[in-house]
Amino acid sequence: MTLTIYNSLNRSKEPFETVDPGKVKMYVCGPTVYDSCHIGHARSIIVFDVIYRYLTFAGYDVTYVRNFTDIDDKIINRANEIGISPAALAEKYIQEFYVDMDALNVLRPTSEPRATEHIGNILRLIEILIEKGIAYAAEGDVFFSVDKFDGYGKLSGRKLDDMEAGARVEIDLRKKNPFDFVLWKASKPGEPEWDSPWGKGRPGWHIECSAMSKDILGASLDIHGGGKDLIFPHHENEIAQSEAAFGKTFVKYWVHNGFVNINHEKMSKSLGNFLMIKDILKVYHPEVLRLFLLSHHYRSPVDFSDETVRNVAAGLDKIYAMLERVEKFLGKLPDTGSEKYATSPDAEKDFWSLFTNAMSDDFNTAQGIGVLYDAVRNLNKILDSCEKAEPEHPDDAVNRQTISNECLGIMKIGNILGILSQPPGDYFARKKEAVLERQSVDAGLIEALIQERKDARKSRDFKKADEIRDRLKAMNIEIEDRPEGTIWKVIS
RNA sequence: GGCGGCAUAGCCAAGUGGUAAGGCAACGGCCUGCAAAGCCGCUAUUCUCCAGUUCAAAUCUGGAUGCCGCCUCCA
Repeated sequence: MTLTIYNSLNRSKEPFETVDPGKVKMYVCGPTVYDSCHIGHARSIIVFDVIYRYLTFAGYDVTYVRNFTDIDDKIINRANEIGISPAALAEKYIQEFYVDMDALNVLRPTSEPRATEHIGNILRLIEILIEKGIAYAAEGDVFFSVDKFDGYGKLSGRKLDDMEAGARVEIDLRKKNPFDFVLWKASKPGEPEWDSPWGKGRPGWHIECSAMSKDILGASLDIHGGGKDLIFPHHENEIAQSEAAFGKTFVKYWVHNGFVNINHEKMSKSLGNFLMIKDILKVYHPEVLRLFLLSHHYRSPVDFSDETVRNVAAGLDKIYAMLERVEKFLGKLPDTGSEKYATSPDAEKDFWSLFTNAMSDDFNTAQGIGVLYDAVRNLNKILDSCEKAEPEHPDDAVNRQTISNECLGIMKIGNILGILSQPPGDYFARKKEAVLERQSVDAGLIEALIQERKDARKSRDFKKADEIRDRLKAMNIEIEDRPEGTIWKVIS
């Protein structure tokens, strides 16, 4: 199984070969912690969470670093507005970040460095650049001289000459080239500051990633990821800093995820349509959000709308309903930790390997989810035929083995995607609770109505029974008459 | 102005040279007192349009139209 990855640097899919065999060094740009995380953050983090899970599954020893930018203009401004220290503001949003991530079933990276913990490394890196004549100090600021780095623009496809025409930012006369960017910023009174050879100040935005990745992973990384918008200037500048300083290829594979739009509009402050993760999770199960985001290729834009997400919720219900069915049939679900999946002799029906094929092609989760639904349908079919058979059916043991194995494959797919992580009973219970609360419906009343309908059915008063069913339906409650009794579900 | 992306059924979406995955919705069937759930079948002779390359194109090339992103903080 050869893994290919789309590399933004060369704009093509390439076979994945690590710098050190068997080891993956992966760095992903994390959030600037000045506000709550929105769905755009969720996409980036979930995409790379799945890449991390998949690479680990594929047998790589993955070191995954995701940083926090905890010092920056936006943090300082916001802290001043609320009247707390920038450090306290950053800490508050880091804690909130963890609440969101845990809810979304996002694995913790190997390392989560913060810019303020690496000031020493940042200063050393700037000094190297100054010694090499690539950076220069001016009135307490330090700038990177883009003319001194030949490869400037290779990631974003920009040429310095072409960009001059479009320059409309006020030109800083201290810069040798208008595109020179700041490595170190002199502090204004009252701002957080650290001592440096150029006076008190703080790091520029781009330098932290170069310094921290070098410190934790070394000068050359296998994968560097982030949102598409970071390509220019952030990642372009990281390349310039790291390669100019250390003289080695900084990153082998650049991976960038696409944006999330809301009802066909870009999220923006002027439209006021930022969707925060915590608000979405009030309405949708976290795995619905994961499944929704992963149903689209990670490089394509996705459009978040209630209609689309509700469709995904229906799909997740379907998968959990199947798990519940298996649980009932076997008495318990297979254990992905201890039980081993057996490859199917029929390659067309070996859903697990079809899934890994899709994932090996540039992490095509959308195609992989298609395989997942195929597998669910296939297993439901097997269950249909087994449930019809007599309990003493001679093939029973074989059937149980088949069902268990097929289910195991589905659950393994769930593990990679970070879904199907809870017992189906809990999933449906949680869903009921959320809907009942939102609609202020009482579970006791529902049970009473179902009992009443049961009595009516017993006396073959179907008219009354149907009336009760309609009444429940009006309450967004749907019932299913199963062989073992009537159960009810909420319609979301 | 510079750079880049996208256009596939009612909706969402995969598919980068070999004859259109999957989901939601709709419809028909099995099942059911009737439903629901599940399964089966059906739903794009065709992939925005035009021209070209090829035995073969949704996939490659050129052009047109439409939509979007980055170039300024942004996932």
